[in-house]
Amino acid sequence: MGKCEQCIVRQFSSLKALGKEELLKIADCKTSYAIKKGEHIFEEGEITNGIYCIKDGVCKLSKLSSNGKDQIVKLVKAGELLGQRSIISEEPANLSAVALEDMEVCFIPKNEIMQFFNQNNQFSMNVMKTICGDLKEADEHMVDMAQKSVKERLAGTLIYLEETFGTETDGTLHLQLSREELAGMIGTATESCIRLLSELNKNNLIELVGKRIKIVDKNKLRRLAE
Amino acid sequence: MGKCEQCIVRQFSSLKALGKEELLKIADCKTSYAIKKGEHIFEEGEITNGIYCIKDGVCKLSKLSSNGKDQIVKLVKAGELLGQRSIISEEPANLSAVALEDMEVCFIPKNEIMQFFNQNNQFSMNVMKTICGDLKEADEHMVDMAQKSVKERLAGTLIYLEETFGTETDGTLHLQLSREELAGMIGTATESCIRLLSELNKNNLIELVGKRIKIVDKNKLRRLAE
DNA sequence: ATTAAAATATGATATATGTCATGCTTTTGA
DNA sequence: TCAAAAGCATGACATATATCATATTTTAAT
Repeated sequence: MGKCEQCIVRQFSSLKALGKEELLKIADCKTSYAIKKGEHIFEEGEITNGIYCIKDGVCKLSKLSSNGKDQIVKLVKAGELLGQRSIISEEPANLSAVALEDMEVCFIPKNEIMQFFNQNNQFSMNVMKTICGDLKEADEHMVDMAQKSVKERLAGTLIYLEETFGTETDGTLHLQLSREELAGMIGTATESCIRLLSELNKNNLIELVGKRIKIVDKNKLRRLAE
Repeated sequence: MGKCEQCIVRQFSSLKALGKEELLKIADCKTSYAIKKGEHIFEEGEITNGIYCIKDGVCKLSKLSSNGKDQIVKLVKAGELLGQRSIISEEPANLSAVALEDMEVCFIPKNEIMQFFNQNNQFSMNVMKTICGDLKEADEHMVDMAQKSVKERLAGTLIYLEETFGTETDGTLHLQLSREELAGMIGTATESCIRLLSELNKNNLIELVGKRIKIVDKNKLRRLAE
């Protein structure tokens, strides 16, 4: 079992506020999991009883809408924590978490985390700041959904994907999303998403390399996203 | 200047965790304001330097979209706090707060609040739970915006308005929103909102009493909202 | 009280987007 | 290696919603 003290990921998350003994405590009670692409970490409605620290990989947080479509609410990557909200609210998970790549995650039981909340003020403050950041993002996201066109949202999402997850050596987006998943992020029908990608391709804003996507004219794309 | 200890509102907000001395401290440094309908409490981008406790009235939190329309993100009423996110994130306000009715609010300076965060764990936890609740709501709201039709959102919003703010003796919604504001909550054009209200009126789900709205068939409306 | 301004309402029309159908391509698994 | 399935792509069409125009009603101001 790995030592949390030496985990590279530690310094990026709220966990950076934890002291030596606290890290040893976690190392002792945590469980590490390897999660394959497509597998879920937890599902909407599930009682989670702890939080996950992502050591490697990316996952999507999504919610099933009443029309049967899966809306992707957020992507979460290495260095971030998962499932804090449910633990703090003492509620079942509001979203499902599914791996978009092979992942490594560590599960830390609720009891342990709650102790840190009580003892370590800096840790509480870090988590609180993260959640406040999530809230701000969610509000902005909501406004975009309500006020922007699908094309604008697609453009914005492509830029986000490049800036957050980077590109391969050939310039295509590193993170591989299916057209259906991309549509799920944007909040549109898969066919509409595909059609608009074709259009952006024709207009030379992006290039479609098989199912991979390459941003060709980032400035135009950014202007399109507003 | 009123004593916070006796303020009816105290027990409903995160402030209920504060002890006698802490309340005296607040009472000493707070500033009370009377805010008239239509006036703003703070605006998007403004540095707030404290939080507001709403003693009476309701306000809207909204964000200006790039298309020039004002999207209403949330309504906040008596007993709730305003502006916590900005203080915790140490950022300017992300949303504008405008009174929908005449209001009474108390401003509590940042310094004071930050002390409570450091000293009173229960208070921190209360605020954190509130923000987690806001985040959950925002996520759900986002999914609705992305996946539901305008009619479904309108139906849902009308039910929300009745259940949250109640009705007058004649059964019309207590909270008076202009059609433009209602459209701003739903995320649609004012004309579309008006048109759909007319339709619901014709189908006897609601009744339009001047500009006031009365829910006639709540069950049908609820089924419409899904 | 009278006029101006704002809010509400409705029609006509354009357009973005969803839905259904179908063919092609890639991936998967036996 | 082949068949089946899944994913991608595109056309045809339906429809929800935005936009622009204009009339009516309500509210505010002089």
